[in-house]
Amino acid sequence: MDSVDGLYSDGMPKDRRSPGPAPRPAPDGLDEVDRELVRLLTADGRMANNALAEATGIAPSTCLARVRSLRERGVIRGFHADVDLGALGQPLQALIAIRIGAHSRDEIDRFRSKVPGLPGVLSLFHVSGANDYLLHVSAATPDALREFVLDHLTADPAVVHAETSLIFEHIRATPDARN
Amino acid sequence: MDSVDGLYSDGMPKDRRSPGPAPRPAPDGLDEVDRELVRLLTADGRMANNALAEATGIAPSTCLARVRSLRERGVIRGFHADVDLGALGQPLQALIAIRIGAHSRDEIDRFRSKVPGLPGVLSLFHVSGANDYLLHVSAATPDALREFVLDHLTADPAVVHAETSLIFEHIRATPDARN
DNA sequence: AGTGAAAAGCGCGCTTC
DNA sequence: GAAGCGCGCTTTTCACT
Repeated sequence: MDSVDGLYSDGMPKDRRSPGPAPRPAPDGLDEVDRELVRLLTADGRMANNALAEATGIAPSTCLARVRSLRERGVIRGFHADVDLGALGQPLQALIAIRIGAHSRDEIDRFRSKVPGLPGVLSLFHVSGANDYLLHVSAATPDALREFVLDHLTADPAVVHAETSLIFEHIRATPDARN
Repeated sequence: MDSVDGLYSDGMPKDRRSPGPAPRPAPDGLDEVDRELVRLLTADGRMANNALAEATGIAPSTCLARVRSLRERGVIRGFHADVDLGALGQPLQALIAIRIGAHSRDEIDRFRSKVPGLPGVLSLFHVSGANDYLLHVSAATPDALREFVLDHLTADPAVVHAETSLIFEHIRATPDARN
């Protein structure tokens, strides 16, 4: 049993049977229905509006307005297919810890804007600590990965050090773990 | 100009103007239309079926069958909303490098299966190298993050070392970079 | 496997409470 | 801010190529 998250732990039994506006104050601009919509759409981004409406107990038209509002406010940034990269011929993934040695802001900016466009790049984290960046990439073969690192990272004048860790397994948490 | 990716670099000028079946042998079970569907759905997971059909030059009914097949074969695992965690009250993210000291397989398995369910956990990477796991988490406040690490990682008998790096910025690569 | 037409279901604006 | 109605379009099935 988790005693830590401490978020929204008001202990109130959730009972949304009666009509009328929700009495909950809403920590930010989101009420409980909004949160539920976000949770449902995180689990299944193609869920139909009807189904969403029924699952949250509101009318379809209201649901549509809610979801649109969530998108407009940037709470939901977009929807993406979750693809098995192995099936696309990229069975390898790696995380590459990168240390930057550049002193000019321009050179750092150049690095930061070129990397996301490199082939196989999935995402780039700018982090605190001993390393400056953590790069998540996919590759077709070990050789392709090695070439990627040599040609795009080691060869980059801004990069001082690059350490590659192969990803054996990537477990994505279920969305309801966030609430 | 990238001279590296080396994938599908057959040097053949791509010319899919003529009708009839594609002459391309297809590296795995996916032809060019499948790849395009995957690419489009990665960019916009809620794209309508007829829009997909038109964009790929096939009939809506065919498109539906293609996409279903992609899902059934596991090429597309699912669709998910991309959510701004800050808007949900979790403005902090971190990557935590974890070293495991457990000697029994059971204890490692226990760790691996408990972590994805912990509050705020986004994903868990099992990696090669000096560290065993890399954990991507979100948190409401620095204190909540600290508590998470202390209660769930430092306190875990399987964990020997946990090093937290705050994520300043997370740049997700555009999907077309993978082709 | 790909297509076209027809039926079922959904998106989404408008009006009312 | 939420619900109900209704039109138009999309999705989805099915017989056919």
